[in-house]
Amino acid sequence: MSDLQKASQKAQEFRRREEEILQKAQELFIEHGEDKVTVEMIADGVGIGKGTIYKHFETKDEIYLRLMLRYEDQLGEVFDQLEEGGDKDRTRLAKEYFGFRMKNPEKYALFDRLEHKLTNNNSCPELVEKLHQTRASNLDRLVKIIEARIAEGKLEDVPPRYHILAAWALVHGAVALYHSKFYSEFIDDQDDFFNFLIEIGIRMGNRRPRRQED
Amino acid sequence: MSDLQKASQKAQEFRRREEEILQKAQELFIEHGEDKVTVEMIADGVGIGKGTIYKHFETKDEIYLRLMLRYEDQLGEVFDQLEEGGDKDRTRLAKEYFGFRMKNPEKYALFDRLEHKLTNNNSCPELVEKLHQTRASNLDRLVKIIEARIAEGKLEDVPPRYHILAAWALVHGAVALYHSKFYSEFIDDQDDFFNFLIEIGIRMGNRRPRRQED
Amino acid sequence: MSDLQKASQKAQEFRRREEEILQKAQELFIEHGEDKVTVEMIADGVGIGKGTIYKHFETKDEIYLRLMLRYEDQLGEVFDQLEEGGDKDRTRLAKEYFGFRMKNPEKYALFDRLEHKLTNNNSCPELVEKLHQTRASNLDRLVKIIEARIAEGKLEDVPPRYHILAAWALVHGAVALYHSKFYSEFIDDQDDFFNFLIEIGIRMGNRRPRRQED
Amino acid sequence: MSDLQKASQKAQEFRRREEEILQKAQELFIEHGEDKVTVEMIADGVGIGKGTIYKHFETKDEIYLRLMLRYEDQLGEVFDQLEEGGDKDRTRLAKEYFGFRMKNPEKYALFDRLEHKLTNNNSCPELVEKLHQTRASNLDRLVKIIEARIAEGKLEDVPPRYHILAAWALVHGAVALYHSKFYSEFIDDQDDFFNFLIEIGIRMGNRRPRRQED
DNA sequence: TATGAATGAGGCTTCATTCAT
DNA sequence: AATGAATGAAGCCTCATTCAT
Repeated sequence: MSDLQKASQKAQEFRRREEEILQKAQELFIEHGEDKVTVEMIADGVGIGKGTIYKHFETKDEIYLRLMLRYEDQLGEVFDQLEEGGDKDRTRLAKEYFGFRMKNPEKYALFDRLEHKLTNNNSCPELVEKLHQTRASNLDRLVKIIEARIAEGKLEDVPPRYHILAAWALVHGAVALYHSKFYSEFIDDQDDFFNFLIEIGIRMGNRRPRRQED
Repeated sequence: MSDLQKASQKAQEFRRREEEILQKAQELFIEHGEDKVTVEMIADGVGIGKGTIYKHFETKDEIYLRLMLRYEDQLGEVFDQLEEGGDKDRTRLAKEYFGFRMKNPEKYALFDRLEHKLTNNNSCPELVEKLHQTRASNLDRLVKIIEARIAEGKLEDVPPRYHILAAWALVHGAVALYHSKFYSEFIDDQDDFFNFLIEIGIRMGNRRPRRQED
Repeated sequence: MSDLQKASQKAQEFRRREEEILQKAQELFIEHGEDKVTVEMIADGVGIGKGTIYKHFETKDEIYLRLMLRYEDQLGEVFDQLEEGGDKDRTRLAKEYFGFRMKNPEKYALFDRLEHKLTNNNSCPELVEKLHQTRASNLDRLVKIIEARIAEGKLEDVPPRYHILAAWALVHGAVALYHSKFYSEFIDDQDDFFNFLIEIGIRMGNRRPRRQED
Repeated sequence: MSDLQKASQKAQEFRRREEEILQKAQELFIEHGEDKVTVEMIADGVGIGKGTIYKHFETKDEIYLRLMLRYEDQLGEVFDQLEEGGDKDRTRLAKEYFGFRMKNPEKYALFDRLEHKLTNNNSCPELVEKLHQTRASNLDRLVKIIEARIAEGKLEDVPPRYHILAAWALVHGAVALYHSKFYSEFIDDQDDFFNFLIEIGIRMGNRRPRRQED
């Protein structure tokens, strides 16, 4: 009994440490850029030895990937909440979706860079596979939500993924804007602008009202 | 006289070489990722010695920046054409804008990464300054175009930069989509989808028609 | 009483484990090369924890040495059998001697490498000392056997160790041949060749018959 | 002209340095064991920077291989001399052969270890290929020499490679003896013993005189 | 001006060994 | 006694940059 407890406690401890490493790594990657962050810096940040990192992750690349998986999982939780919420108002979806990513654009930008980095290398193919599965699953759930809206006649009747990806694209771009030193300086009133963007996001897939000029 | 000619010829030669270096660097950066491309690879690609590169650019970072400047200049040329064209149809703008970036999404993604890299370092502040000026100028011209459309009542009356940045964001996102291995596999009929996106892009800033539900 | 039994049982258990470790280590060393085998691999192979290994052996070097001692002891057993057998036929010695080493040339090569490794370091001097004593004793017994043969006039009358070491050398070389990827490919009919070698081995120390050409 | 000279001078300089590196590496490998010699030690030994080594050799393994090739080439030169010498006396071959390897048994032992190391890894397959070709060529030449001796009736009529490999084995073993701390201490009068060995080597492939007991 | 050999700081990773449980 | 997480010294290798020719 005590042995089992001990074992599970140790395992828990181990996981906590893993989470600590990932968290600190993410912070450092965002702050300094992943290329300037050494494994040693992460270890120091967590207050452990360099070698310990390698008990948890085989390579630095694996840290990258695990971070992405973590992010995708968190996204999945957003969807969970959306599904629970029933089909309240139609703005909910977009807002949540926007929100999740725009809440921390630098983080989002990080994952963008990591995606490219890992696509270029061919490291950890199994984890990449898993990542893609998680994504596919997240998308699937989203597709269901969209299909319902289309059935209600509230969204234009195109393949559901079109709506999703268009929203994805807009969010992605908005985040990039937000994150770009140059362009963000160009916007005086960020809140106002982002409301404008959200408006667009919400409207953009709506079933088009008949208009004279059509 | 002959000396002058020689000198100017040499100067020209020097510039051509510089252009060659930049071009080859860009190709290699896109193909392998800028982190995997060494200065030596670029030199070999151009067929010159490594040291020669450093006669043209003080650091590798400067190459990055010069590439970005070059890109921004090319974007300026697109605007030149737009202005020449007068105010033909309103779709023209969006299409050109989309087109320029989506023509080569991998290239666009490269400049995205470079932007981040250079924002993080603080190298070549003068060149960064110059880059921002070029951009500001490009934006200014775009603002003018948009203002005209608003005056015509064809675009919603918000600060012109809102329209611009919204478009920028959508394009940016679309490019990222296009470039993402995972998401692009998710789209069956790319052309169809991108038409959908362009539609959105065009519509997105339109003055909103009065509708019952508003 | 029951305590004593328990204690002795434990002690036995401990020895068995030690033997297990040595055996698995040897297998792994032969298969992958001792430098590629980590202490952890050995532990995993035996199904115990890494720390446990260090209850049995102070360092990895000690494992090396203990393996060599073990090997030398096994060689001693061969001599035991030879002595028991009386002086049957004179080919017996060489054959056994050849046989013991050539039975498993990869193993023999391993001990060769270990010898060098341990000679270079100065680790475990006491164990090295013990190893040398065992060897000396083995040699001594062999010397006796040879002396008898010389007395019988069957072997040339040189210091007995000459015969031994010459045989050792030939065997050593034969094993190396056998084990060398390149040279062993060079031999079509291995059995035939090794018979040739054994012939030589047997003949090589024979008292030289008077011949015309000498 | 001056350019060509310069270029060739540089190239020569480059080669000399390569030779220096190899030579120093070999010395250090013999002295401390190749596993204890770091690339930096070699660089320091030659008086150059660590990075420079990697302009000459892609990996440490390549240094190993290049050393082996070098050794095999030197062996080839011994054969050159043998061939030039015509077929003087039959002892010549064995003596030269013995001599080359026994002149520096520690060096020979080094190459033995390297062979194993490189067989285990799969690095530099092209160089390994080249090494084997050189060896094959060396062996070929040796085969010719042996064939002549057999035709003269001076060596037993078995496939020539048998003679070669038997000699190789004896030499190999003798060298190992010489090099082994333990066994070499066991021999009082080394010269006497090695004469004994050489005798054996010379006799060992001789056509067997008919004897009564056969 | 063009070159490319030389440099060495710095990154990633390995693994024998320790030690608290 | 057994464990295995933690450690950190140490090794290999990369590559932007320098500089003598």
